[in-house]
Amino acid sequence: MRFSKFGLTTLRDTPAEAEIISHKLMLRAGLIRRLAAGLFTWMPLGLRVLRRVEKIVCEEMDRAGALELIMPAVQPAELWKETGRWDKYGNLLLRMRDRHDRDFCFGPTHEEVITDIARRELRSYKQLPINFYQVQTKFRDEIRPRFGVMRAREFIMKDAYSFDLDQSGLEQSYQAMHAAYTAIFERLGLKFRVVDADSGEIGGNRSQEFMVLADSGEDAIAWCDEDGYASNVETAATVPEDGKRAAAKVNLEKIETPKTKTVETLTELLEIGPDKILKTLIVEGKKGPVALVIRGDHELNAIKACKMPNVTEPLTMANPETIQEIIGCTPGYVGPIGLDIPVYYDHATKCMSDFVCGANEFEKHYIGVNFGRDIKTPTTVDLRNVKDGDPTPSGSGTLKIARGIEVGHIFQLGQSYSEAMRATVQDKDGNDATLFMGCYGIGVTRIVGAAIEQNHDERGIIWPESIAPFKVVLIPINMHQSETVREVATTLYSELKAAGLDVLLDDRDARPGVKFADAELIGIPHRLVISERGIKVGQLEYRHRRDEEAKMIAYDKALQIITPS
RNA sequence: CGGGGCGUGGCGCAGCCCGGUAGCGCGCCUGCUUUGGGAGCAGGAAGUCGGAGGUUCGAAUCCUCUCGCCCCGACCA
Repeated sequence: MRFSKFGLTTLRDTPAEAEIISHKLMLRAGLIRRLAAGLFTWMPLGLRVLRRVEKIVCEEMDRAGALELIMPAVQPAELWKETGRWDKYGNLLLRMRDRHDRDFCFGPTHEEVITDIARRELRSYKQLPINFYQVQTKFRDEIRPRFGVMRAREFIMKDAYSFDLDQSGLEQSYQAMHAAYTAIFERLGLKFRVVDADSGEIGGNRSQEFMVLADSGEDAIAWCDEDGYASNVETAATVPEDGKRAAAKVNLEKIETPKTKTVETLTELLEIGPDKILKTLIVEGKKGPVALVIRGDHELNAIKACKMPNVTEPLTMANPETIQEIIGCTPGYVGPIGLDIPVYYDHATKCMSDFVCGANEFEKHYIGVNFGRDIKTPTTVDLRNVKDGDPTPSGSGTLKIARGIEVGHIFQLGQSYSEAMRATVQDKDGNDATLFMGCYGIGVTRIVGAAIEQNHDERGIIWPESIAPFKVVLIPINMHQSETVREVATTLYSELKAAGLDVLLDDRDARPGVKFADAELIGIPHRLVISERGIKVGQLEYRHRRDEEAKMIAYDKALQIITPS
């Protein structure tokens, strides 16, 4: 491709709309342009990357025996009503009506459609196992689209659905997808981890996420190299403390604590650590508010909290008016002593002694609180997020915390959809057997953003070779003045193309600095500079995007340095 | 949805408080010079000041409403 024919405009200034680095670079490098919130056009340069990602994904899916198809993006409401998700999915579902006033939605996912296909097409266990996949545009009306293509409303997803006769078949299909996904992310050249995950909205049993490691990631993951444990922090279990509680040393006392409604201000006022404070959070419950009690230095885990009986899903903090009404104080001064609502204690509170908690009175706290003496010794549950240094569930290792971008998610759905939609086949004995389903997603567009988050420097993008829009960029110096440079550059361009490489020839009548800056911004892995002074000695200048320095190479070495054997 | 902020040539911004000729940098077009790290000079094109209504002799500026976008909190590929 000749740069002058490629219609690429790069931006020197970052548009104000972008926050994270990948979004900024994608706009500046001309990969995408925004149309509306969460809607993007993939420009020619960006599309090249997207296609490379898709190709790798499809190749590995095919290799794993999955069958590609394409389902409609628009789906009738009836299917969604069959599974109950027409109501459950909420505002994330973009609904629409056709001219006959029939309800439809723009598909955010395709379990219903594929299950409909399965119940029509699959009749015998002999057709199993089978796995269908598609690469398709989805729409989820996100509450807050942000970070460019990382959380767009319209996005491209590869979704696959497996059907098996029984659980053990499902497990095999699931493992096959696990292996395929691992191969995909390795080929993409990304640093990633597979973690245990919450199955969330889609439902089902086992589920794992493929996380690209990046500081800007929206998810926190906990892992341990010693015992191989890895989980999304959302689902990482804490280990109940077995340590003994220290004996009470001081008496219970109610003290004035003006303007200390946070753990932080309380630690300053009392000059104690946050681990000596009991934090009591009031959330909405099915039969009135519920109290969740954790240590002051810990964070509540919403998913775990929702699993408590009575607690409403999604987790909603009680509003201050409710707290005032039920407890008689404002948030920040709530404590478990004398509290007349259901209370759940986190495991870590069990070993606390001589601690501080709210007194259920405005600007008052108790100090010197002890279980057994001042409050009943609680039974404890898992309520908090794990943190760096916590023991792993096996007890043999220590957790580390990192941030990740969820680019893939695999689920064992089991029979929930097939039961709701009566998707069965006949088994060996001629009986109807409800299918076991798995579903497997990859955020194709998101991968492009994630790859940039993980591979960039102050000058721009540094594409992994496997997804770079061009393998090599040719920069002729003063091509428009020098006949020699022009000839060498065009010849080299033809030769590299003939060798099957994707090559970008920067034939613009621009100063070298402009060309260098653009080549670095758009992140082409290999750069060759053609100049008069190099030609005189039969050499080219070569530099990899990751190299510090350029080096001179013989003209005929160009091809082999770019495609190492 | 709640809270905060922003809408002024393609991009980044100033001007608004205190109403009176719409401005700067980058980019774009033409010409000349220049040519190994985002060139110089000269000339030029391009803006319903997000939209509607109002106040006023006069509104980018003040008031009301509205739309859009971004950021912070509960979802997910």
